[in-house]
Amino acid sequence: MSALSLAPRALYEEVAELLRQRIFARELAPGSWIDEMRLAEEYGISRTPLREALKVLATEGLVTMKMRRGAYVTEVNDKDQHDVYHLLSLLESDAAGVVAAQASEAELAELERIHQELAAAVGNTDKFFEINERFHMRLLEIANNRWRDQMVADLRKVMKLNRHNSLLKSGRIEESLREHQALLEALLARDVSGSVARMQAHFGNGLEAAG
Amino acid sequence: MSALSLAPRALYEEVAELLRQRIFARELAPGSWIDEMRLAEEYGISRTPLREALKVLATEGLVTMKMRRGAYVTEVNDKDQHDVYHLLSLLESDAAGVVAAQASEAELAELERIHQELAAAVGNTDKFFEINERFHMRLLEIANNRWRDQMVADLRKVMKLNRHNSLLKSGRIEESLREHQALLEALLARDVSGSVARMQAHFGNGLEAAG
DNA sequence: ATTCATAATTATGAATTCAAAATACCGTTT
DNA sequence: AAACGGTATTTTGAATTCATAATTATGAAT
Repeated sequence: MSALSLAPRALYEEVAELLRQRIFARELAPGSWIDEMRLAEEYGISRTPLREALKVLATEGLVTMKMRRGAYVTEVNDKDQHDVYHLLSLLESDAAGVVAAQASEAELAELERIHQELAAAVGNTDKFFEINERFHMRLLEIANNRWRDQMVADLRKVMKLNRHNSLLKSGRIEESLREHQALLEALLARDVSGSVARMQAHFGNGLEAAG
Repeated sequence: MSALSLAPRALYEEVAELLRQRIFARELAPGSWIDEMRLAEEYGISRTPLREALKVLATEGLVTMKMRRGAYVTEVNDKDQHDVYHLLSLLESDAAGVVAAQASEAELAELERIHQELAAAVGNTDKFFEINERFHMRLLEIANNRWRDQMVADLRKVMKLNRHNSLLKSGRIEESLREHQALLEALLARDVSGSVARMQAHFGNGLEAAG
């Protein structure tokens, strides 16, 4: 059964996604040169869509183009890591405030349901991570600002460049759940500044754990 | 005297910049289709670098790629305008907080100098706009987070898509100067939350004026 | 006249080709 | 052996070519 897609993405987008994955997997190491010919041959495509994909990744910040010497995987140092994390915290905590102020009751109930799933997954690290991701994504969707969504998506990609990334360190599962619990309570109470503060705290703790 | 550049940008970057200008000038109207062949011929280049430029603009949000039907200038509606403005306010006010907390005395003095230039330019609208831009840019630089700089740059580009854009409405010159004055005072006093609040107020007033 | 089917045209997406810059290689000289 | 110069190779950047999807034009049938 072939996985034929109803809305096939453009080839350069497909390639960009494949490259992202290889970059995150460190198969393409930070700072290393990206061999266009080799990759094009490997994927069985020409250099044209590959180069288009590289330019997209460069705009996202994952790749750095050097004039007349090709593409290199962006190196993310500790300061970059910190800076990106700071921005994620800023954007997501703002989103939390918006949700507290503007979400419908149904939307808040949905977040509550996801949170309950999260609580039930404390034993299963992978599942916890996945549901945690879903909670954050859904919250952003509800905050309903496609420009912020795009920025957060890009920043999260950059976060993944770092080995010690993890927006959510293992060993912090229980602590993280408590933070989520506090956030959810603030959201349900429509407490805007409280929601912002709780999300900030959630991120702040994660940063400490990462540092 | 020819303007030969020491570090010539890649052709696709040059083209991207030309296209941005034409988009902002509404010579390429929102929602309109971008004719690759026509533009390539006009610029005297092939479609290859032009298409690379379009993909960069698409990643920035200025252009929307439709599968198998080419590139269209992104339409920015009132909600988009509002959302983008909200994010600019968030990011720049955060930057103001960082500057208040971490800037060197020399850097604050530099901002004060730019502010004095601004005050001296109240009569000259164009100059006022230009110096205002420089103040905001320099503040961001001092806040020293290249990822935020990139995001603000991209958002400002999107703002320019809107006819009623203007991060700074004319007729608000004096008011704007007073807001800057208050911001500068907070910065010099190393008042972090005050600086954030003043920058937010500055943006908030601008948004009202734009609405 | 309108609708439908089909042919011609046009535009996109991708491969290929080509020119020039950067790099690697190699032999010579000191 | 190290440094230099010059040639060959590799690789990038960009133009060109090609295949196919989408659009438009054309014409037949109702």
